[in-house]
Amino acid sequence: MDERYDPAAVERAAQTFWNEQRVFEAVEAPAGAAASDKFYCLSMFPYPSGRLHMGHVRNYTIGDVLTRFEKMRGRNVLQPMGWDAFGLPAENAAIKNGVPPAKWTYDNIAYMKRQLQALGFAFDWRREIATCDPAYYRWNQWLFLRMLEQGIAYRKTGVVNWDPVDQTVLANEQVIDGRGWRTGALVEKREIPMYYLRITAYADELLADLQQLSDWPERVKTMQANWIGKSEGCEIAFPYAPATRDLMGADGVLKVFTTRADTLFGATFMAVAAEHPLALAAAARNPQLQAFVDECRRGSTMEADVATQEKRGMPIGFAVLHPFTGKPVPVWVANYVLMTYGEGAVMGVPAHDARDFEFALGNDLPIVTVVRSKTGAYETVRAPWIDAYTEPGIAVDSGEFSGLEFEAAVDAIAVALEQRGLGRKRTQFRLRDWGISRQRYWGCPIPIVHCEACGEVPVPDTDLPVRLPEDLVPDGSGNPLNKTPSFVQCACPTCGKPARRETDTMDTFVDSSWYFLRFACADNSQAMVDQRVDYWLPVDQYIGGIEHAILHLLYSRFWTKVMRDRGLIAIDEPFANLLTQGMVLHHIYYREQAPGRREYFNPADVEVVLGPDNERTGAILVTDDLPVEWDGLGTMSKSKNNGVDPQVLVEKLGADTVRLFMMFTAPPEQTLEWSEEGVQGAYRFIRRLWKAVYDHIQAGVAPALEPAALDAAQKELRRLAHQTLAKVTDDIGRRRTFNTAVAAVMELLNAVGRLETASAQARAVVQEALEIAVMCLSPMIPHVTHVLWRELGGRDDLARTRWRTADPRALLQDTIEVVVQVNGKLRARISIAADADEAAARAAALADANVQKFVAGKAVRKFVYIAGRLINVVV
RNA sequence: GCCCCGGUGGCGGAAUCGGUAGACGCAACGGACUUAAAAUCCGUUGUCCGAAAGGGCGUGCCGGUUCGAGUCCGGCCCGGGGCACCA
Repeated sequence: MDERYDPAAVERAAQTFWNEQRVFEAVEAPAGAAASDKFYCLSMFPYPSGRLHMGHVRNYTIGDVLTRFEKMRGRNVLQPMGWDAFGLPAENAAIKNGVPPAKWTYDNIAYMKRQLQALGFAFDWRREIATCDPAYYRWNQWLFLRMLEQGIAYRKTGVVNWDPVDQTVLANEQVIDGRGWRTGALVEKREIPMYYLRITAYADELLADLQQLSDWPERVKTMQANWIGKSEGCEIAFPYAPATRDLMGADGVLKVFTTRADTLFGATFMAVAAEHPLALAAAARNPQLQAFVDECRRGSTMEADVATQEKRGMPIGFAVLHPFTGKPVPVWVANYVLMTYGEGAVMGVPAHDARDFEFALGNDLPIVTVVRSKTGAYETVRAPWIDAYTEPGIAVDSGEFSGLEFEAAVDAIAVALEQRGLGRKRTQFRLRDWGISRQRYWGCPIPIVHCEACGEVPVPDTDLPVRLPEDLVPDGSGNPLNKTPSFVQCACPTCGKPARRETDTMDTFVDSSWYFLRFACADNSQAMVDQRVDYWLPVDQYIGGIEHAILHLLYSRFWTKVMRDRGLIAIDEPFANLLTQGMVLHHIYYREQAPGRREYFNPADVEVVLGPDNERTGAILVTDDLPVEWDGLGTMSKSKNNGVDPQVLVEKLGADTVRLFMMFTAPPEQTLEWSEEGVQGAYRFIRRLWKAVYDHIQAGVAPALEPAALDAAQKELRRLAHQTLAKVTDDIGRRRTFNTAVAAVMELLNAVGRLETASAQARAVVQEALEIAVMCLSPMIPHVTHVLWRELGGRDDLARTRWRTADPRALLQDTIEVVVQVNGKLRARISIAADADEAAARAAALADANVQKFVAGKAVRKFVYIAGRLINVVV
């Protein structure tokens, strides 16, 4: 064994061994094997952006630790990897460099695959998939056509951002302050036909089944539930005043949805969205209103923008009638009403809704209180109007409904409305159908042909896949597919006449909504899925960023249920257990080069200046010794120049060091702050581990351990070793707190270093402790432990060695330390027999001199004894 | 705006079911080794009083429950994330 730890040599040796021995190739268990014996561990697959970033490394290290751990615990493990390969960045790169997105993407995949392999992740690479591969996306198309047949997929118009200069549709991210990112032109809204998936048909089940997901983080389930946004409420119809009958739609009413029907008598205005048919009809007769409506429609449709902008509106010039009082209620167009929720119209009850309140104040609309709190504060909402009273309470000034409490009031009003044919109870979801059409080139083609005679015609299954040409180079103006006759021109599958192929592609969320199924059967060219999916699914552990907590996970759950309902798969939910890992942050440093123009410096080139109390007081750039500004911590990004390249670190210090740092520095769900010193610390620890094993084996083979022959110190180390094994097993297997697992092994190694090793039995205890330390660390730092295990005399390779369990006899203690409090304050630590009863513990506690100091002369009022831990004497 | 999460030494974090606050690591300081530096090893390190023994204070702020609160409850303050065409 070499005295020096050489990460490059160690990692080469370990990786070569795993590859040659095909250690991590997953094979379905023979029929009859217990389903619980399989462990499908999946990390969210990366977008092939060019190079791995630290967020990837963290994600895949977590998955790898669990994969290796569960394999050692005897489970049949599958950990696959693939590429979420369609998307906008490839088109942006093409615009910039003139390289076809396909070439850029495949080059990136090749490079990033080498990076993943250098990190030693236990992937079964035979199952690798890329979503831009026709062998993959043909099944997107195939299932889309099935959904179309079933009515789950349908076509309707939707609103997109339109750049009038580039004549192209923009993603939200390409719209900066209302202008196109490349042209700077004011972005317009356009309505175009698009395909939607009816996820709302599954809203109830998607909500209800969250309860099945007992191993998902509560906050993710809460976010999903809020996203689905089930509201029990009422639909209320306000009839038009007779004079305005010609303006409105056929049903002669303005419909709203509200969860607060009990406040109906407080409605002092109606507010409709700018896109509402009524607004459009009124605007057509009123140029001023038209201007306002146009302005609203130009604005952002992002909910965050709508909700924070100043609430503005304009009366459309007429009123509707209150369903009970018959009084006219003026109708306004308001910029805070979303056309995409409910009816696109609300009744404005300023006294009891915060948004309506703000709007009424700004537009001098009356405020009428119709709910008082149960505790009687009727004055809560009275001039001079401080705030809306939005809590449920008791109805007042509400005609026959006065005096009813919230629920009773809503029920009674709903009944009365229904009798008049002006409303009913209804459930409303916030969830909207999923628009999947993208006016982009680098995505999965939507398999539709447009024929002048036959209309929209699905591409027959026998013509799938509709292949995306891979040699086009987008130039930023429009979708290049539109300019590619060989793609667009085709024959109508129904009548055979010349027709036009659909050039929209699918949202990349479609690609990622079922890839986890395909890993089970990636080689099947005949079907989307097969029976191997039934063996491996559901995913036992899914790991990914919290940023996917809503959309990706919800779409995947929806897609799974659609496939289940077609009988393609048997599961209800795709991911049994979910771990959402935190982001990787690093310091941001900059200098203001000109007003508003910052130059960012990489933290590697910055030195922190410390004050007298070791606190940071500033930072200087090492190249010129001049100060730079600190802008806090942020996610690693090119724009802030605060990234750390995993590749450079792996080459310098090895994959194990990077992995260990990530696992040790923070628990997986929290954000992780990058620290160069922390990385050095991880490297130092691995070297200490190496040295400890080296020193131990230099002294020759240790004799067999004889537990009965150990002295107190040896017994104590042995106890610590087994306690550490138990803790690490629990920390990785149940708690997923890898940081505390590593800390425990560090403590064990510190204790090994302190043991006097002259005697044979001491060496036997150290041998066992080192074996346990190496085993416990192996999921985190698999390369160096692979080599050290061999050096310690391990016969099998460590990755396929069975995880040990702690010996209960080694954990036994003769005496234990108990802390003694007096009135809740710590006063002493006493050592008592492990099996001492309360009387003995009490006697020992009161005998302590320091305890006596605080107890003497006072009566003991209460004596609390928590066996084995703590005594509290209350005087 | 709405929803979600977080706040503990100089720093990252630990304290798992209400029971020893600060494990482990980093940084800093002192020492050993060295011609020197690096590396390594040993020691100190929440804060205040004290020579020490020991004691006071201390987990964002205010209040509550409890023998006992970082942990539970109520009310605030501050920071971060998501909000439907980035993935």
